[in-house]
Order: sequence, then structure tokens, then C-alpha cells
Amino acid sequence: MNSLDEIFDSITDSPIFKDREKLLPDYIPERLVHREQELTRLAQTLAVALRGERPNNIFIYGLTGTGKTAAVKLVTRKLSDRASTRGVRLYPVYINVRQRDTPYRVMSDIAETIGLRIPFTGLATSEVFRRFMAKAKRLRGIMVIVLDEIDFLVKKHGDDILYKLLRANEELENFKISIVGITNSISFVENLDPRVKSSLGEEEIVFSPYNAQQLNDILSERASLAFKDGVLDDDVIPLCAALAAREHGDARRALDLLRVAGEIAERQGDRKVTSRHVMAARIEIERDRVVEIVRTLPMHGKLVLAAVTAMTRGGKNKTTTGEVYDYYRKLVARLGIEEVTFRRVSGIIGELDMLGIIRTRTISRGRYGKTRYIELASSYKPIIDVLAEDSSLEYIARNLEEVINASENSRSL
DNA sequence: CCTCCACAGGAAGCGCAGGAGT
DNA sequence: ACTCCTGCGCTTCCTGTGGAGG
Repeated sequence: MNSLDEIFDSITDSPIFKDREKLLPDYIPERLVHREQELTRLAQTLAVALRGERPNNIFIYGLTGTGKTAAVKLVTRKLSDRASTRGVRLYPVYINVRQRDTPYRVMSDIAETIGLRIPFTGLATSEVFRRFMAKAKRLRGIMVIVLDEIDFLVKKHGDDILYKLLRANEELENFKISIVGITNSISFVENLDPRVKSSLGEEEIVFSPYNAQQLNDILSERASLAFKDGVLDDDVIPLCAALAAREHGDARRALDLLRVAGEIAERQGDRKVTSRHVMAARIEIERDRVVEIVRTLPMHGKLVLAAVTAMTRGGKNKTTTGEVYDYYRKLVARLGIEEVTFRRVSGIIGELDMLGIIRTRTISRGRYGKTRYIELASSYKPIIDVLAEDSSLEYIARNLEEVINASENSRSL
């Protein structure tokens, strides 16, 4: 009983945090440090909506964690506040296309913001579009559609919906659509339909990565809101900034590090957050990421990953697609499951690469053919742990440990 | 300089589950 | 009850390719 009370007391009265939510990825601050120029450009472009005119479409480039999403959300939020006091009908929609990665889901999100009810599935995408247009024709106002990580949608499903949405304005009179596309891959624009490319890129804004000093400023600003006074050691913020700066200036990672470091300090009952907690946070974040990815992998995805883990001896060596396939077949045979084709395994390897759990590089070995060099991009321990959670794969997980340990021993000889 | 390996990775389509609309 | 839709994991068939070795 006592211990439960202690837990609840320690939660309600955190010795570390004043307001932990200020460090969460979805918190949008009132002020964005070091993004003044970009915010100005965005605001200037979108401001014409307050006069009832259609803003130019905007294309935003920038690596992850450079403040693109925060900037767009901040500006659209302020814009719709202003619009309502000015009596202009504004319909902002924010869609993260990586999470809602089909034309159908994107279209239903858009349709729902003008008050239509769209089922999860069952309708044709063109039907959703038709219903949207039918209602939009009867409305007056400006719709700002933000498509975050737009490259995912186009890569998977082509630029068809983009083209339709961009052309929708031709059929509408009092309702106007303006699109803000956000991407972290600049090269993706090149394989767009030229018509889509030119109308989407009426305005372009580039978000460059933060350097360590800028990350420092961002973290300091946020830390003063989130942490109680004096709980951060002096070297904590510079360390988080330096670690994130090494990963292409990703502010989100920097904030995650800071938050998790604080959480670890709190869990351990420490009164101060130190660099030791930051280093522990780094490991914990990476582990959680891997665990979540591996858990949601389908069966053959897990087996291919197991094969990669085995062939790379837990990450020490490189391997190739052919080697992975051979090992995968052995695993499948041992489990008595039907195997998937080589093409599919190759596809799974590509997917694992996209998920960031392995790293691949296509190379040519001349006479000995073209293939991909495959490395493990993460520690093998969480992978084995998650595999062992599945009772049918437990044996394989054990075996992996043996394979890796054996290679360790032979190395030390 | 050409060949030819061991793949890469595109395209089309299939069978299934989950869910509408009629 | 029936038809039609989508997403997913997958197969089949395919064309393309960097460079070591002849």
C-alpha cells in the first residue's frame, strides 16, 4: 500500500519536470527560434487567404527535425485564429502522409474537414473525391491542405491525387484549395509530373539543418518551460545538442534526448539530470525504436531480419542478399513454414532498410554480380529479445545468440 | 572492349480480409 | 445476398546494370 502511494506521490509531484509536455514532439511552441525567415515567408504567402484569395501553393524542403512541421502548424493555427475574427471561412487540414499513406485516406481526411462522413473503407477513392467536390461547390472559403512527408505518398501511389487536387480549383468558384507540400527529399520533386511540379512549386521554402549552437538555443528555450529551475546539469543541454547535431541537426531528436534523460533521472529518483542520464537516454531511445519496428513486422519480415542478424554475426560483418536468402530458407525449413520468393525477400530487405533497422548499399562485384551489401543498423540484442517474444520463434532467437557468441569466441582465438 | 554474373527493382496481378452500398 | 471497393503480402515475369575477368 505504502509503495503505491509513494508511486502516485512521486508522479504528481515531479522533482524534475515543471511541464514535461513542452518537450513532446507534438507540442508546438509559440515561438520558433532560428526560423524567423522561414516563418515570415510562410506567413506572407498564406496571409492573402485573409482577403479571401487563394494563397500560392508552397513546397517546403528540409531534413527531419528542422522545424518544417512546427512552422507550418504554427502559421496555419494563427492564420485560422485571424480568419475567424475576420469572418473568412478557412479550412486548414494537416495530413501526415506517412501515417495516412494511401490516396483514399488522404482524400477522406480532406473530405471530413468540410463535414463529410467517410467510412474507413468500402468506397472508391474517386467516389470520395466526387463527394468532396459536390460539397465544395456549395461552400465558400479557402482550404489549406498540408501534406507532410508528401514524398511517401507519391513514391507509393503516384501523383494522381495531387494532380486532381491541384486541378480542382478550375471547377470551383467560391471555394479555393491551396496546397502546402512538405518533404525531406529534394530529389523526389524531379520525378513529378511537370504540371504538378510547376503548380505545386509556386513558392518554395528551404529549411536548413540546425547547427549545434542553434540546437542549444532551442533546447534552452524549451528546457526553461519544461524543467524545474536548477535540475539540469550545465553540460546536459550542450551534450544533447552536440549528439543531435551529429545526426544532421535534428531538433526532434535533441528534444527527445532531453526529455528521456529527464524521465530516467526521475525514475531513478535523482534530483539532477546529468550527462550520464543523457547517455542512458540515447540507448533507451534507440532500443525502443528497434523494439517497436521489429514487433510490428510480419512473420517473414522477422525471419529475414533474423537471417541478416545471423549472417552479419550480430552486426560485425556485412552480408549480401543472396546469403540472406539462403539462410532465410534454412530458417523457414526448420520451422516448417512455406517460404516466400527471392523477389519478395529482396523487397523485404528494402523495407527493412527504409525502416532504418538495416543499412544497404548496392554494389557491383564485377564478374561476381551485382548485389546489396547489408549491414545491421542497430544493436542485435533488442532484435533477439523481440523475436523470442513469439513462442514459435523462440528457438531461432536462442540459436541466433549462439551463432553470435560462437563468432565472438572464434574471433578471440 | 566485351561479357556475363547476381542480383536490383519495376509492373501487373492475385487472393484474401474487412467493410460499404444496393 | 450480392457486388464492389481498398490494403496487404505476395508471386510471376520482366528489364536493367557496374565492373572483374577473359
